Amino acid sequence: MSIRPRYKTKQRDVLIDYFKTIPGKHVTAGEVVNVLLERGDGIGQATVYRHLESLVNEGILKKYLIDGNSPACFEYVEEAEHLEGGTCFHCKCEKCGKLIHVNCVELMEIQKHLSWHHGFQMDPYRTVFYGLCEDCAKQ
Amino acid sequence: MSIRPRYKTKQRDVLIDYFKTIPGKHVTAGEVVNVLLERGDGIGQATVYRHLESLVNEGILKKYLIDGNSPACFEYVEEAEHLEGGTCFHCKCEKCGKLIHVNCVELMEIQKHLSWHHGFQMDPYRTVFYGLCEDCAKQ
DNA sequence: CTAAGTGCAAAATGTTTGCATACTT
DNA sequence: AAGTATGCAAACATTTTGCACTTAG
Repeated sequence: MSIRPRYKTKQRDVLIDYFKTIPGKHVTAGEVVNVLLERGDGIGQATVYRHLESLVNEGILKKYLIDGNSPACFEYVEEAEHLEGGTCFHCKCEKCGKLIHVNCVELMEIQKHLSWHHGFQMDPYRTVFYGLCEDCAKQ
Repeated sequence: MSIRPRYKTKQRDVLIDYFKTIPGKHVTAGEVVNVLLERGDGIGQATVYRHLESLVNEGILKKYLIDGNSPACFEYVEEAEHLEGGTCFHCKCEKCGKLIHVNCVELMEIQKHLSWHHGFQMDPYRTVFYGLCEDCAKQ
């Protein structure tokens, strides 16, 4: 499977449906494989990886890198979040996994800045700020 | 080698010296191994990994996690940078994969902003701006 | 019928570990 | 001498790929 899926398959549906049952939660590819296996909807791991990649490209899932040597995490992107499009930025807490949505003009500035001074067209939908949320930073 | 080195060894010096010759540049563990090998200062890869880890813990190197499936990058932290907590941001082109290194005060502002107004402690070493580089954006 | 998707097992990656040997202090 | 560091090779974990087979359109 390349960037976009052309065929609607059972495996793809199972995957998307699974993610919809765990909104706001992020899971690793391996976890997905296992959960589906235990549920009886086993899908080959290659297929899982292939779909995860394209679902991320389609913007249906978000891929997070919690820490260098841990497996990547995937999370369902809800429709509401989807619609906010270019104006909404995301901050992800690396500790508790909380996802903070920031809709803020100041942040739009950096987009302009990157474009103006560095010729870089930043895509706010793909870009996630990683760090620590207020609560976790206190500890 | 655990968190801190106890002995001063040739390998450790070679590593640190190498990083000092490439200020502002970041390299992967594998690249370090190869460069040193070709230079005739070959160091076992296990040793390289062990040192990189402790050098990061000591604050002598910075570790960047550019993206999930790429190797981690390491960069020498210069003394000056050390003091001012200098920061480098990364922009990754989603099309050609180019990684742009941005060291810019303006971008520091968003860090302050996120902290100030949103209570979010952004980690610039893990945050990558995704989008299109100048060349790819033209097309 | 054809292009795309699936799944297995194998390969590729990047990183870590076990252990005998060598080096620092 | 005692405690570390080294380096090789093997182990690991995650992700990707080759390929024959199946399925969707």
